[in-house]
Amino acid sequence: MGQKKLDRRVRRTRRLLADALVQLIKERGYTPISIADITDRAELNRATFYLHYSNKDELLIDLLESHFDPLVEEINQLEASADLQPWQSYDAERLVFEHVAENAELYKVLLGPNAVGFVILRVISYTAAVIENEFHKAGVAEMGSIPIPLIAQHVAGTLFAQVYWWLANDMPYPPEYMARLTYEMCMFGSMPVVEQQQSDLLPLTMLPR
Amino acid sequence: MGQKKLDRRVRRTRRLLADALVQLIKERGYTPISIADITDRAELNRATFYLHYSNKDELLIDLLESHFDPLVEEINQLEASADLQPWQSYDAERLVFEHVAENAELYKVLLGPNAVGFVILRVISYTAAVIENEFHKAGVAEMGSIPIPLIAQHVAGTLFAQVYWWLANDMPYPPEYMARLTYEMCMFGSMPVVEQQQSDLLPLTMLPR
DNA sequence: AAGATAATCAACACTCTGTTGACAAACTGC
DNA sequence: GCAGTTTGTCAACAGAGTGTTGATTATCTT
Repeated sequence: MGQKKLDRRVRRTRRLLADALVQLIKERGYTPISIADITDRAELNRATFYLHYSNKDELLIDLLESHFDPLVEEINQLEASADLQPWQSYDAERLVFEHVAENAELYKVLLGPNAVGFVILRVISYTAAVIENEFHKAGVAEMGSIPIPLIAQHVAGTLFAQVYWWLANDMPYPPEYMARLTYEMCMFGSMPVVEQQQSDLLPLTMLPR
Repeated sequence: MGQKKLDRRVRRTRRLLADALVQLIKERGYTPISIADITDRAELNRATFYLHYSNKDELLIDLLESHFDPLVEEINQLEASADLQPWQSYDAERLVFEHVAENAELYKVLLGPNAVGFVILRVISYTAAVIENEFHKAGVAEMGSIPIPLIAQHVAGTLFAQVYWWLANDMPYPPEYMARLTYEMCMFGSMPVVEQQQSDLLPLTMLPR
């Protein structure tokens, strides 16, 4: 994806900047951090920052990609080795929740009450794009009359909201449970899953009152 | 909720500030706006701003509440007059999408690519709270083994994602269609809706594409 | 009309930004 | 291992935005 052979000094500097940013985000959240804060913590000169990024956001995006890319890679590998279609298991969801749990401290701040708008939207769009790609790889071009982007958006939105809730409530359930619930809600909706097994749907009158 | 009789000058000032902020948001988005920009546009002194709000965000929150409160009121009235349970129709969703359409210019900026984090989260949390309240009013304390907050979060997340997608893609479908699709995805999931009909609603194939 | 409250105005110290130019350090290819 | 390139350091700069002050004027409420 990116060019490989970066100067050793460049890699060092960017790593220091990224590490410093992560530390500071965990300490005080993203918004109040200044460039000087980052370079102070990284023990670099402030001017150095501008040789690599033109603002805080660019650094953060770099940071996020370095977190997401391996996760997506992991998901792709796992699904390539399974003989089920992606939507026939909740393995991907499980990997996501496990990944979130591992980086809980960071995501809690980035997606929490003082979240940065573009991070949230990037996460949702990124997720939706991954899902659309799954459909594409599986050769599903259309799905009834519902546009695939809408379905992808639906799943991505639900996943985000569940992750957000999970983090905001100090992860009261294990990742596995959250993954299964999220999967079932996306696939079968919130109502049917309550009363019976997924495959045949309840008539509306049987819904809880 | 709030004290009533505010000084006429105070009401005037706050209205001018809010109007100025809306204008500016539509013109350049929220983040790059400075306090001075707002007071310039409102033809007020910068110091006056600080007599009412301690920062931009407070003003924006005030603004958002003045948009949401009437919408929720409208939803409550409509549901009080219906003899169905809230989740047996998609009237609420329809009102939401219609409201979004009416204020599209504003929401497109506030929820779009340069969105502000706390706005998104506030919208989702606000929605989830309204939904939880619906369950509460209907006397539903529990729902199988799925915690109600999770269901509320699921619906709120989906709704947000759909609204976001709709705005980002220049509202390619009518509000009514989006409302029904969102409703059905939430209730029955994305898979079942493809293969079979849910109730006696129109088959999806008859909807505009 | 009198007293209270709000808004104006100029000025303040402060922080952060983005950029500059001269210099030192580290890396690369030969 | 040396020469030339690239990267990092340092101090300094102008500019923008913030939040607050105190004295003054305008407007409301009763």
